[in-house]
Amino acid sequence: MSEREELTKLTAKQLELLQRLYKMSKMVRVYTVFKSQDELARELGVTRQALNIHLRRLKEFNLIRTGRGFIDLTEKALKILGISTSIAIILVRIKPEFRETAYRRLRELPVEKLYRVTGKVDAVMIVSQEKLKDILDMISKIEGIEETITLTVFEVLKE
Amino acid sequence: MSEREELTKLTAKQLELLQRLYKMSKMVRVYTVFKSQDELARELGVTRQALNIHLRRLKEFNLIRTGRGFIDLTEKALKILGISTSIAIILVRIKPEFRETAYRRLRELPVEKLYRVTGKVDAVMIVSQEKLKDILDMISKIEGIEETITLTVFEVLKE
DNA sequence: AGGTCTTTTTTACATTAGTAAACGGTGAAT
DNA sequence: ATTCACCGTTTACTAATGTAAAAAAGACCT
Repeated sequence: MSEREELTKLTAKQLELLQRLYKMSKMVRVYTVFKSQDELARELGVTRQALNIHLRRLKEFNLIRTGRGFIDLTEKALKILGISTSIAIILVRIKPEFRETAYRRLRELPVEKLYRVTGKVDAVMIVSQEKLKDILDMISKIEGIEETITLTVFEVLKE
Repeated sequence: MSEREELTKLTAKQLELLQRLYKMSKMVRVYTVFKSQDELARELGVTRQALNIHLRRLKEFNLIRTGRGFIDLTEKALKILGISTSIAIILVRIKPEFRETAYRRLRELPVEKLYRVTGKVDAVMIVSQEKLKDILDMISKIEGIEETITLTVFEVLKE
């Protein structure tokens, strides 16, 4: 269903509520597991209560949030786990006649984000540093790529 | 409490669980309201049940997720609300002798993200297009800025 | 061996959220 | 004026999650 169609299925009241919720909200990036505690406990071979005790501890430290049917890991949890999210930025210039196909191929690469931009380059990619080499290799095989400029992030000053 | 200290308060089992959760997780960006349905309903002057009916509709369309004590708006909700998250990317070159102070000043600007990078430029900023003009004005007043290159995102191919 | 910590189970109950049905009010459209 | 969609209430129940306490087992340290 398209977003337009969905819009018509929502009443004014519901849209208003959504608006209102948005205004009091705060942006958060989380890592979600779509499982109920019950499911997860069975999977781990323990009782729900035993699992809940551990989840409570994790929650006390703001490492997770629990919902009905899902569990969220916070960014803080990733830090604790030592999961580096170090990234690199690749600027790409593409020959005009190859743009369409090139964008399509770029899109298939394992990148975090891909933007089509106007300015001195045609595309900006945000990739994880572990995948940088592979991605550059793959880009080089795409027809119509004129130039790539890699910027390696070595400090995140604000996020 | 520092992250180090917290680590020591978690047992091996708990860290292992966190690891495991991470492995089955999926990254999601949400906009969270830290209120229980009960609270929210009272605030809106309706019963919890009436509110819940609306939330159910919103949930059916994947516009929100509900937890115990919080409600998340999904990215899709923002689209429905027509909240543009259109962004621009600013590449900045800085004279070596001014780097320290320039980074500090850049950091104070209302940007989404700010990266210190190695390569042809020294910093990359992700800003919302509405603030672009203001931010460029402010950057121009910072001492030691050699050049700024603005890339305007006009299509998000992957996010 | 004794002590301590961690984890688990079981039993039992509390709290928050989800659902259902019956019923009434309101405003817009036909 | 009637119909209809929408919104709300009340009552009542179910489901998922949160909490507590007692008891037992294993790991580890001294």
